[in-house]
This record gives sequence, C-alpha cells and structure tokens, in this order.
Amino acid sequence: MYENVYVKAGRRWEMNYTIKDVAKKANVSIATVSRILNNQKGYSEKTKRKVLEAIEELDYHPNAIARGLINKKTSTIGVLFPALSSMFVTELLAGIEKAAHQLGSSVIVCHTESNGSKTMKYLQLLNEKRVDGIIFTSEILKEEYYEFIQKMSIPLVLLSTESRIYSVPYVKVDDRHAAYSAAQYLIKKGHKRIGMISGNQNDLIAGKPRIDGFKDALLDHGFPVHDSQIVCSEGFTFADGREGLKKMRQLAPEVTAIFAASDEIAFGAISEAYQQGIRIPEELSIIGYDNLSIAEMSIPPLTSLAQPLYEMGEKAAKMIFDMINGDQLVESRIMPHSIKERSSVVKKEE
Amino acid sequence: MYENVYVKAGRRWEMNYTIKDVAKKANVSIATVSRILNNQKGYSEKTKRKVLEAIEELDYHPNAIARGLINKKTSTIGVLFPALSSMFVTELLAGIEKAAHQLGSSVIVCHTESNGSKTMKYLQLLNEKRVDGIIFTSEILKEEYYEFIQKMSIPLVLLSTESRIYSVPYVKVDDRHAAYSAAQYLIKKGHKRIGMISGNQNDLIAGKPRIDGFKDALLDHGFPVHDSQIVCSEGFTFADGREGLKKMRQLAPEVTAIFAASDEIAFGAISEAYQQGIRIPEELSIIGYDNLSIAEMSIPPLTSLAQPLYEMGEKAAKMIFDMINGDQLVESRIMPHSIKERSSVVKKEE
DNA sequence: CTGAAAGCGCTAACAC
DNA sequence: GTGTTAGCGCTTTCAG
Repeated sequence: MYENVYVKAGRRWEMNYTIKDVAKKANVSIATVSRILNNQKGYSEKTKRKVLEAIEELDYHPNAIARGLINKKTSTIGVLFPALSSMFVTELLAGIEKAAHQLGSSVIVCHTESNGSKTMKYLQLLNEKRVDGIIFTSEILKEEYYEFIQKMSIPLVLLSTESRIYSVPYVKVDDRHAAYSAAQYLIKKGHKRIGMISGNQNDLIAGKPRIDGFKDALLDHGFPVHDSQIVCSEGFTFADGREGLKKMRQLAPEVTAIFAASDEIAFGAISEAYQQGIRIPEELSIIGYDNLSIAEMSIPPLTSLAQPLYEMGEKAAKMIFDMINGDQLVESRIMPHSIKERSSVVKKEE
Repeated sequence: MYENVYVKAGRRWEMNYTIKDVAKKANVSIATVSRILNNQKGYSEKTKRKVLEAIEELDYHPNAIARGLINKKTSTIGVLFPALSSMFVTELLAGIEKAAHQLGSSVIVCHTESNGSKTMKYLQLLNEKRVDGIIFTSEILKEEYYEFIQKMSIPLVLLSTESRIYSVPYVKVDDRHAAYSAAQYLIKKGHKRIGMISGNQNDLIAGKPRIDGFKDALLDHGFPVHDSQIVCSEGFTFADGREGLKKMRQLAPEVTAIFAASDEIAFGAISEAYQQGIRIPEELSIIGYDNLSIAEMSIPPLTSLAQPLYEMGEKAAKMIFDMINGDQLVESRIMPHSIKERSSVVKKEE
C-alpha cells in the first residue's frame, strides 16, 4: 500500500513514480511504456490505453534528467546578460523566454556583470549542465568565450551584438543605419545645429557605429561635424545623460536638437535640462534610442529610435532552436528599426 | 589518437570527456576519481595529484545531468513571475539570480502571464526538470499550484506575496504598514486633503492592504476618509495612473497630495498632470510606491515608498537554499520599507 | 587506500 | 507487438 510513499520529517511525501512503476501497474515492460511516452510505434491500441491509464492514475511524469542523460539533450538554453535590471535586457529576456517555452525549452539566466571571469564561470556551469545552446547578449564575444563555447560544441547566437572576428549568427539592428535615421529625422525637422550624446566610443558594437551613423547623416546633408557636437560618455546610463547634457551646454550651447544614444541617456539629459530651466522640446529637442517602455512615461513623452527588442529576443531563441535541430545555415538577422514619434522633438521653422 | 574526438558535419568536435577517460588516463578506477572530485577521503596524496593532472589535461568537467540523476539534486531552482518586463519583477530577479549563483545554483525563469494554465504547465515542467525549489512571486498562490508543489515535495517560498491559507514562508514588506507610512509622510508634510490612486482593490495582497493602510493613517490623524478620495484602478500600470489622476481631478479636485500605489501609477499621474497643466509638486504632491530605478528619472524626481526589491530577491533565494539544505523552520521575512525622499512632495504651509 | 559492481530513470537496439 | 538488456555518466556500497 505504502509502496512509493514514505514519511520524512513527520510529513507524508509522495514519491515521484518511475517508468518502472507504470510498467508494473500496467503489466507491461518499461520498453513499452517508453515507446508510448515517446509516440513511437510498436504497441496495440489496447496496451496503449492500459498504459495511459496507469500513467494517469499514478500521475506519473517522466524524469527530464534521466532523459537528458541518455538523449544528450536537456531542453534548456542558457542566456548571458551583462545586467539583469536594465529594461533593455529585460525586454530581450521576455522575448527569449516566450519563444523558448513555446518550443519546449527552459531558459537559465546568467548575469555576467560584464565581468570576464564571471562569464567564464557561467560558461563552465552551462557546460556542466549540458544546455543545448547559448544566447549571448549585448556584449563583445571575447576570444576566450568563443573558444570555450566552441569546445562545448553547442549552438551559439549573438543578440544585440555581433562579432567581426568569428562567424557567429546574430540578431541586431544596424546601429549605424539606425543612428543615421535618427539624425536624419532631426534634420528633416529643420534642425541645423545638432548634437549627440553618445555612449562609449570605444564600444565597437553599440558605441562607435552610432557615432558614425550620426556623422554620416550630418555630412550627407551638408552639415559640418565638429567634435564639440558629440559628447561621449562612459556608458549608456541616466547619469551619463545628465553629464552629457552639462558638457553639451558648455561646448555647444547653440545646439537645438540632440540625439541620445540610449533612452536612459535621453532621460538623463531631459532631467538635467529641466534642472537648468531649459524647456523641452521648445528650446531643445531630444530623440532617444531603444524605445523602452519608459519612453512614453517621460515628460515630454520621448521620441525614440525603436529597436524591436522583444521580437529580437524571440528571433534569437528561434534561431538557436533551428541550429539545435540541425540547421547548418541560419542567417544573421538585421532587424528593422523605426522611429517612434512622441513629443520630445519639435519642428524647427527658420 | 582520435579517441574522443570525432568529426561531424565537416567540423572537428571535441567530445566531453567522462570520468572514465580520466580514470583511464590516471590509471585508477572511476570510483577513485569520483572520490577526489567530491573531496571525500580514501586516497593518497599521490593518486590525487595524478588524477587532478589527468583532469587538467583533458579539461574534464563533470556532467551535472548524470550527477543530478543520482544525487536527486539539480542545483537549479525555478522562479515564477507574472510578467518579465516590468521593472519591479526585474529587480527581484536580479537579487535571486545573484544569491542563487553564489550558492551554486542556476535559475530557470518562468513567465506565467498571471495565467493559471500557463502556471500549471510551468510547474509540470519544473517538476520534470526536477528543480530543487521554487520561488513564486507577486501573485496569489492558488490551491491548484500549492497542491501540485506539495506533491513535488520540494521547498517553496513566496516572494512579494503571501498566503493566508497555506503556511508557506514568504518575503515581503508589510504593505499595510508601508502604505500607512506613505500617507503619514504626506500628512506630516502638512497636507490635509490627501487622495490615493490605488491598484486593484480586489487584489488581497498588494491592493487592499495598501488601501487599508492609507485609510488607517488618515483616520489615526483625525482626517475623514471619503470614497471619492480613493480611486481604484485595474492594475498598477502607467495607464492606470493616467486614468486615476483624471478621475481624481473630477471627484476630488481639492486634493493637494496623492499616494500612488506604485511608481508606475505615480508616473502616469504625473504625466497626466503635466498634460493638464497641473504643476508638480507645487500644486499637487505625489508619492509613489516601490522606488524603482526609474523613480529618480522622473520630472520631478519621484519621492517613493521604497521596497528593497533586490534584497528581497536575495533573501528569498537564501531561504530556498536553507530549506533545500534541510532547515525545517525558516521564518518568513517582513522586509523593512523606507521613504526615499526626492522632489515630488512639497511641504504645505497653511 | 582502492576497485568492482550495482544502480539513478530512461532509451534503444536486439530478440522473440 | 512486446520484453530483455545494455548502457548514458555518475555515486556509492561493499570487498579486498
């Protein structure tokens, strides 16, 4: 009677039944149960019913660990993020999680803090846990990482980043092109003196290309580009935005519109402008980058260059699964960007 | 020579070595290797060195799946969230992830969308994956969920929620008390006509208690409470905040200060106020709830009742591990709240 | 101190 | 159709 039920610490615990229990209950061999479980062929309708009944009665659920051991497939992927609490990353994660779950996989989140040794530790972990694939987001894929993942010999896709060195499929927007669009938008709105508060110019993925795109747009439209128009920050944060605006007002007070390399920078700039009594957008227009959900919450609502973050996450997850399922050639995806117009940019009539 | 290395799809793949390979290379049995791997005793220093060398040379890493199968411990926990892209949840996750990783575990994120059948599916999944514990956040623990997790017989902790029915350890702030503090803060600032934009009043965890706390504070300080002062929303979102402020202006235009039941609501209210030309905080003071990272980014910077979300996540993770490691009695934790003063509340002199 | 052997729960030949 | 058996990579008795 109490087979498979035992008492521990005074409490009644129901054990997780195994395939053996089911087999016994249904009077068949475990092989048959396994076949039915995996929709293979080689059994009669009658035994199938019998087994299914037993499964139902015992409320049996196969042990994914045991399955993983033999199939060499854990239905789990690992996702590496530099930060977890940034909204940017959060939207990517939501997209990944959705697609992964739809495709029957779980996702393990790893927060690397952009720290090399932490990243390696996570990679070790993911290796030991035998994840089926890895999504690497928003950071440079260092040689060390790449080599390690190579050795793990599981699929890898880059999300919101890319590698100029290694041939790894990626999903991102064309930063240079997107920045170009943002700057062009400002120009079309009649602004002639346009500044940029950029992220880190040494960041070859999200920093430099946006600066280049910005410059290109100005140049293409016949505007000169002075260094004083572009203030570079450490990163892409709110504080960087504040600092950025301060510098901008000193170096190029004539600027009537600013392209911020991230929404957070834009928020910082707006906040600083507010403190300095500069009215936005009347005196100073600002366009952000990312179109995070907070963009609509700012005052005034922030016009922003939109990246489809959620969709990017989904896409990356789908790519990983295509690769896991043997697709040799998955193409990288340049996702479309767009401009989400709100109220932080004004038309300049002159 | 090519033992353990094979070629697949034209590419050289390095296999994951097993304990057997190490044993062979070191000329010992797998039992010995296992002992050394697990820091048990029963081997000489010499063999230890030999084995360690072999491990090093092969770059061997134990297979966590195989270990999990035998140890019945996967070093993985599951975390259920109603939403992933809310900043609120994101901070909790960051805290959980940090603590979990420190304690040698991974976390699988599950996005339930507050949907019962999705939640059950996730629980099934976590059961099959044999996670060591579950953290359930920000939602009512329904009977169905509870029963299922009971059957899984693994530890469960509630985060930012609690159960009045089941005895499950939880980590949260005292919402009623916190709301009381927020209202009291407004009173101490000299406000006499105070309103509240609440979340859903039918939400017994985060909705009702905050309303109650608000009422208590007013009553205790000798203020009458009219229904018109409290506008209830569907949820806790930006849009709810906008709507809330609109209603508040209609129903109780005399109000000089508002307690918003979440920062997002506060943001919505501020945004709406801005559109209506109401100056904040001069004409209307607002205090939020949560103290999300965006609170400092609003204009004006939002004074908010702070929940230590990150720490709450950490704490919940630590509790789960205490339970996994056999602690029978872990106490629930009421985390301290505080008021983060910024500039959205003004002192009212009369 | 060390090794042989029996599983953990499952899948996949291989027999009958 | 169905059962038997040999593992997957590891831990853990139990002998020696």
